[in-house]
This record gives sequence, C-alpha cells and structure tokens, in this order.
Amino acid sequence: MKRSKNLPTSNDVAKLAGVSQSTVSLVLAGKAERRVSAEVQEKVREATRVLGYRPHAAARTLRLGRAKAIALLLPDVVNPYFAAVLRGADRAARQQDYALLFVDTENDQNWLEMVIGTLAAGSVDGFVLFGVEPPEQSELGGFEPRIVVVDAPSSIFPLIAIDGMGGTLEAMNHLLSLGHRRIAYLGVSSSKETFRVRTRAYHQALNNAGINLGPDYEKSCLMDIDDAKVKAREILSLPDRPTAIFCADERLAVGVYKVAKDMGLRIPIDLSVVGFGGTQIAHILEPELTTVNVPSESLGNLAVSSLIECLETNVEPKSRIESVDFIIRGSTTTLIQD
Amino acid sequence: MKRSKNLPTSNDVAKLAGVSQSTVSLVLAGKAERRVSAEVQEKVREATRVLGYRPHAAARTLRLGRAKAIALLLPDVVNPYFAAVLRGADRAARQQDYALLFVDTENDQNWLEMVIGTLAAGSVDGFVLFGVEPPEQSELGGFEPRIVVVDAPSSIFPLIAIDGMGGTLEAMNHLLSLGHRRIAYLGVSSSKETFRVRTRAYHQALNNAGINLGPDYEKSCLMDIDDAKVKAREILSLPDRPTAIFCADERLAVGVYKVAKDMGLRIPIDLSVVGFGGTQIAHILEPELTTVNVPSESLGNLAVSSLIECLETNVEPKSRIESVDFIIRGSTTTLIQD
DNA sequence: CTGAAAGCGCTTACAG
DNA sequence: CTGAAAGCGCTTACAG
Repeated sequence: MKRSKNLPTSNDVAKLAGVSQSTVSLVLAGKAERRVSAEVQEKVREATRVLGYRPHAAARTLRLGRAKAIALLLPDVVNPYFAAVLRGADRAARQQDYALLFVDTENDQNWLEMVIGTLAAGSVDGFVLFGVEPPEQSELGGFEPRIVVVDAPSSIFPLIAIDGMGGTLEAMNHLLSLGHRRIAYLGVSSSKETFRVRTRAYHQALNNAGINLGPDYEKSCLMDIDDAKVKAREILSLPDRPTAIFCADERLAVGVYKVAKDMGLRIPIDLSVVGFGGTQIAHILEPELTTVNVPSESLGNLAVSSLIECLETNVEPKSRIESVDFIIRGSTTTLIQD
Repeated sequence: MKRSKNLPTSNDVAKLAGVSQSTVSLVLAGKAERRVSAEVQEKVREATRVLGYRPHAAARTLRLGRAKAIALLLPDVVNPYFAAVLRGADRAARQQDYALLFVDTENDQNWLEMVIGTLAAGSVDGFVLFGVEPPEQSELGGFEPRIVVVDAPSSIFPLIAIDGMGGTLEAMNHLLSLGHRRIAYLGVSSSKETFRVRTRAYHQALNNAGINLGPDYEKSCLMDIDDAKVKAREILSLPDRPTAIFCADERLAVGVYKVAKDMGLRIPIDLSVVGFGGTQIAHILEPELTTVNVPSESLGNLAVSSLIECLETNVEPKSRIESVDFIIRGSTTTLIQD
C-alpha cells in the first residue's frame, strides 16, 4: 500500500553510482564544486540519467520550507481579459521555474479564505490575487502568507493598481472632444472597486465639462451579453437618445453593438461606442472598438515576477500604479449635428 | 535560515491540547472514532482552531505518496475554447478537493516532456493533456505517470476523443442541403490530428456529394485573425467565388467576416459561413455564427473527474468518444441562385 | 483509550 | 574528498 508509482530516489542513484546518498544530493544541487571529484560527479550524473531520477518535490519542500510554487487567484477565467493575465502569469512562473497553481474564485469570497488557508500550508509559497479582494488580516489567523494584490483594494498587502480613473477620463475626454454631450454609461453591477472607479471617472468627466445628464443615461448590468442588451436597449430608447456610450467592459459593448444594429443605428455615425479592457473582443467587433487598453498579459507577468522576487529576496515589493492606453479605432467619430 | 513563515505544526496543537502528536493526527484524520475519547477530541479540535493549524501539505504528500494535486496542460489559454476547458477542470478539481496545477505549453513539445518529468516527481499525482500530444512511452523513462489525454492521439493512455469528423460532416451536409456546391475550406496550418480530421471530413463530404473543387478552394492559416484575413481574401477573390465557407476554427471565421464586409459581401446572403468551436466568438459575430459546438467546459470537467477517479480507484478509465452539437444560427442560408 | 517510534526523500551541517 | 546523521511534519502500525 505504499506509493504505486516507483519513482527512483537519490538512494537508488547513490547505489548505482557506488557513492553515498549525500554525495548525490551535493552533486545535483551543484554544490559539489570543490568537494567531489570530477569522476565521481560524472558517475552520479550518469546514474541519474540512467534511472531518470528527479528529486522528489514534496521531500524537498518539506526540508527546505519552500515549495517553489505559487497560486494565482482570478475571478473569472472565461473572461478573455483574465485568460490573458493567466498567460502572462504562466510565462513568468515557468521562466523562474516555479509551479503555478490555478484557482478560479468565480467571485465567491468564501472559497477564497479557505483556499488561501489550505494552500498556504505547504502547497505554495505565495499568492497573486488578481482582481480578487484579499481577506482581512484577522481572518488569516496569525500567519502571514506572501500576497501580491492586483487591481483590488488592500491596506496590508503590496498592490499593483491599474489606472482605471486615468483611462476612463481619457476615453471620456475623447468623446467630449468629438463634440458628444449626451454620453451614456453602461456599467457593471458589481461592488468591486475597479468598476466603481470607472463610474466615478465618468461622473467627474461630465462634471468637468459642465454636463448634467439624468440618471437614465446610466445603467449597470451583469457581465453578460444578454443583460447588456436589455440595458443598452433601455438607454438607446431614451427620448433624447445619447450620441455616445461608454461601456465599462468590452463584453458589454457587444450587447450595445447588437442592439444598435437591431435598432438600425449605425456605429459610429449614429452612435459612438467606447469600451474598457483590451481583449480580442475589441478586434472582433465590426467596426473595431475604440477602447481603454489594459495590458493584462504584462500585468499577470509583472505580478508573478514581483511575488517571486519578494519570495527570493524577502523584501516586500513596493506598491505601484500601472497606466493604461487609450486606443482609438472605428467605433467613435465626430458628433454629426442633426 | 529555516522557514520564514511560522506555521503551527501538529506538535504545537498537541502541546496546547495536552496530548501526544499522534493523537492530534488521529483526530484530524477522522480515524479517532473508537480510539480517542470525546473530550480529548474536542480539546484537540479547539486547539486546532485556536492556532489556525492546517496539516502541512508537503509532509503529508511525502508520507502518503500522493499529492492530491493534478496538472492540466493546454496548448493555448488565450483561445477562449481552452479557457472554458480550464473553468471546467478547475471546478472538478476543487469539488474533489484536488489542487490544479496549470501549464500552458504554448504548443512547444519540448516543454512538455520536461514539465511532465518534473511535476511527476512528487508535485502531482496525474496529468490531463488537453489538445496536447503526449510524449512517447519511451521518453518517459521507466515510470508511468497517470495521464488522461483529450483530443489528441495516443496509443498508450486513456483517451477522450472529440467527434470532429461527425461534427464537420454535419456542418458540410447542412451547407450541401442548403444548395451550396462551391464550399471553400479555411483550415488551421497545424499538424495536429484534431485539425487534420476536419480537413478529411471536408473532403469526404464533398466526395460523397460528387463535388470536385480545385485546391484553390482550400487554404490553411495560422490561428490568428490577420492571417485568416489574408487567406480569406484569396478564397473570396476566386473567379468562381464560393457561396459558402467552412472555417475549422471560430477565430478564423472572424477574419472571413471582416474580409466579406470589406468586399461588400453580405453574410449570409452572399456568403454562408460555418465555424467550429463553441466559444463566445460565435455569439459576438454579427450575424451570429452557425457552428460546430464542442462542450469544452464539460470536457474539462470530465477529463479531470476521470483522472481523479482513476487515481482513487486505481482502475484506468476506458477511452470514449464525445459527440458534438451542430448549431444553426444566422450565418448560413439557402443558396440564392444568380 | 493514548503515546513512542518508524519512515516517506530530501538537504546540509558535521565528522573524518 | 566522502559519508553518517539529523530533521523538515506528517501518518500509521505497534506497544502498552
């Protein structure tokens, strides 16, 4: 009833090479330089090759107290935005020779704490929480796992923030400079700070321009095309129809495109549309979407790299704020006065 | 220079509860029923709670020879098709209380063998290879990791196949029954069997219908919108323009839509388009795409569940073939004779 | 009903 | 230049 697979151990290698087990360890750890003769080293390497030996990860972790593994927590992999984050994270982890544990929280905060607690005990050395709100210090009970938080508020962990305020303002100023005044807002009904910021920026941009639209011009919906269609139809059916609409996420823009088509509104001539995200969706839509481009893949890479650096050097990374690009494509144009 | 985090151990719990370390283990493993008194059990649980103790994963893995973790290997997470696979896999793993290690091979076969070798040594108990060709037995050197392969050929591992042949034939028959004869094929330039099958099915469907088109009607391209546009333009510029086109992947259909629009061809009136995949892309496109729908999320779930069952019962899952749906949407219509 | 002990496979300080 | 030994934290057969 022991291990079903019969992996070779360093002991097997030692026997085959005719040396002690500690010598095997030394050689394979590269700490043999002026301690083990070249011939013996070669014998050890040869035996290692013959047996296909690899050090047992759990044993090494137990001994070293480090797993060389980290966990990435995301709210929703099916969103292409987060899939790109994952790609960047995976690349960074592999490059530094760390294993990457994947957890999709599916926006469930309860999972989160359990998962962190469980994994922190010997499975991983640290966590990246990307778009996932970290638990309170107190709920972590004493021990402090290494955590890097991206795009979520936290007073206790190092933070990589995304300049959603700046991006949204730039998008709004673009629309304003094209002459638009009735600019609607299609937001995400989520309490997450990242979405609230976009809403605030929208208000601020209108205020700065001295524009006062009623609440009818602002709707929020689930992150889902069908719900976006419902809300978009309400907005576009307003008596004083908006001439432009800012979507807090590119998936919502899809709903807007569909409703516009359905209502016979041409984008961008009758309606300018701006999105937020930086996913493939912006390229798939026709005309291609003017959007706030968040470098999600680089952010995934950066977050993992920071975490690993923190793990290796033991110095906490400093918080930073990452800027976003605003990219003008075919979905926005000058207001045509009628 | 020991462990930086000070996780409590079962020894700490034992001391606090005033019992031996083995008693703590017994209680927490649920094997204490008629071995430890109820009072002692409660004391142990209380101490566990107070300290926030969790068994150390690496220690347990070392002792038990099982990591309660599996690895999922995918060729490309950024493809929404595989993102859905990942969601299904993640759910299955979490439900069974397994950790999920994520590896994006990015279609690099060299990574593959290294990664499997490394992870098999104590990091994970098994692998799901989804759309990734498994290494040869010989290259695994002696030891046999538990592997479930999805949608890739393998003579030695249990297989979950996808009925790409059936799906493609159904799509082709749909087009044929709508009266189309000049049906072009936009394929993926990859040597993967999953794509070759689609090409074969295309040929077979034409043969069965007694149609003989020249090689000009068949192009392959990279999995990328820009290259798809180039090839789509060549196809749609043919003197006898095809009236329908089968795309071996939904991303390629995006390129076809763009070129069609550019050339003033209306979908589906001037050109019927069929895709393959079952991703969000089919819904984003306008008109929505008629497509071969592969249940990627369920397949991810199924693959992980099979693997875990195999791990727990030690009986190898039997290979199976999963059928796909064909879904008719707005991108195909009856051939308009001109 | 409870505890002492072995051992999973590794790394590393220590002895020779 | 090489080996014997301790110990990471756990589970489980064994002794009492």
